[in-house]
Amino acid sequence: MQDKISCREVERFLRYRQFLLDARDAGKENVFSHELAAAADISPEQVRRDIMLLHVNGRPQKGYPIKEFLDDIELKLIPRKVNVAMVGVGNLGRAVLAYFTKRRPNISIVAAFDSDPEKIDRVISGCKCYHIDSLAQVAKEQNIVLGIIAVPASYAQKTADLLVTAGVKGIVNFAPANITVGEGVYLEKIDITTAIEKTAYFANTL
Amino acid sequence: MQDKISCREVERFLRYRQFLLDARDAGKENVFSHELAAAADISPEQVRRDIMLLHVNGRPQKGYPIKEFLDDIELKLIPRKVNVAMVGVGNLGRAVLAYFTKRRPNISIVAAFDSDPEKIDRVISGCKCYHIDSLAQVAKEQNIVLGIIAVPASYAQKTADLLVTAGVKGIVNFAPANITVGEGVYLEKIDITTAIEKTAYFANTL
DNA sequence: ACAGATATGTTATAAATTTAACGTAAAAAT
DNA sequence: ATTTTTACGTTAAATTTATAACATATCTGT
Repeated sequence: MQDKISCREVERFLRYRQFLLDARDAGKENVFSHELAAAADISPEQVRRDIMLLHVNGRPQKGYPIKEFLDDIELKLIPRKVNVAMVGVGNLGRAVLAYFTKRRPNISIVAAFDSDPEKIDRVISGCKCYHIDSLAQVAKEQNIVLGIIAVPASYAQKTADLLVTAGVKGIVNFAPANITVGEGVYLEKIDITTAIEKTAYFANTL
Repeated sequence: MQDKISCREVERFLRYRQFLLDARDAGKENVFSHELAAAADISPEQVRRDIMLLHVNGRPQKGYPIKEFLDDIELKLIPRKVNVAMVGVGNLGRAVLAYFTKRRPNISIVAAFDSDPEKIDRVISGCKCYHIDSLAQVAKEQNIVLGIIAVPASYAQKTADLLVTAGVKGIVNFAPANITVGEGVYLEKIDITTAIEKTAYFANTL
């Protein structure tokens, strides 16, 4: 068991996990490497090699026990309790709030922030909306460690700075802008424009 | 010049392009590899190696000419005219419509689709909304080649099937569901849940 | 015109990642 | 019980991807 898990591997494990959760909820008890492979769109060999990083072991003609598998992934890469702030309560912010709420027991979006007075103190998808100026205070009170940026591009960097100042350790940026954060803060970009352009390219060449 | 460009490379070039467009609009004429590197969060060497795939050539102490650089990228991996369908006009669909409109001259979301009668025939961000049942027809009329799925998870696969039937060559899926498409259709997943979980993991270990 | 500085273009090296191959163990069938 | 099948677990090979090193060309300043 190596100690560092690469970005790729983490992503794959999280995908496996989603599939395993669905399979468990559907009443299945075991899963084959080729099933996971199909779901994650990779080869069965890759799946088995990934699984070597865990303790779970499967059996020929039965596959891997889903319950143990999930426990192993959880132990290895699911943090205990993560409180998240959503900054920006426009369409995108509301969309993410709506479908992330209650999706994971360990990760909760506990507060939303906006500058529009109309939105302050409203509750959206079970999440109270505060004024952006109170971010630092609320973040401290609620022990917020992650921030999601869903503001217009022109405010993205400013928002990131606020979040870093408020002490978050990770940021997910949906805004179509290149933001930078200092060392010690992990930044994940969701680049919708690039995703669409990439699709346009490959749809064209494929 | 190799003939196949990997997924990674395409992504980087599109990121470079965004930076170059911004730089050009800011009045700059040349750009250094280390500037691109900082923007894309990679090494300058990587940038220079990527540029070897193009015809543009830079000069010491001046960098690369932005105009030529952009022309080269465009020639190599920007399709002429791409018409896109947005399926699902909830918060997420509206958010993407709002900020993708007019963002790229070559890619246009020309039609939106939903099943809610309230939305039919309305125009949202300059994009007319049709009933989902008329997808195939409208797709043919408007020569739609790409589809964006922004419907609830439970309808995602059905929507993908409709799009494939309607003849699209690429799909961007925002729904939190694992969908499959046949050969000949490129599928790009935007997995928001995984992105947040990944951030939670790395924020924790970092 | 010449020296020095700077950043490119390319080649070589290293690291990471993926693919493949294959022996083995468990279950099922005869 | 023995054979056959299936799919795991691991090791090895190949490919891809990223890093580093360095020679070369261009610009700047004297």
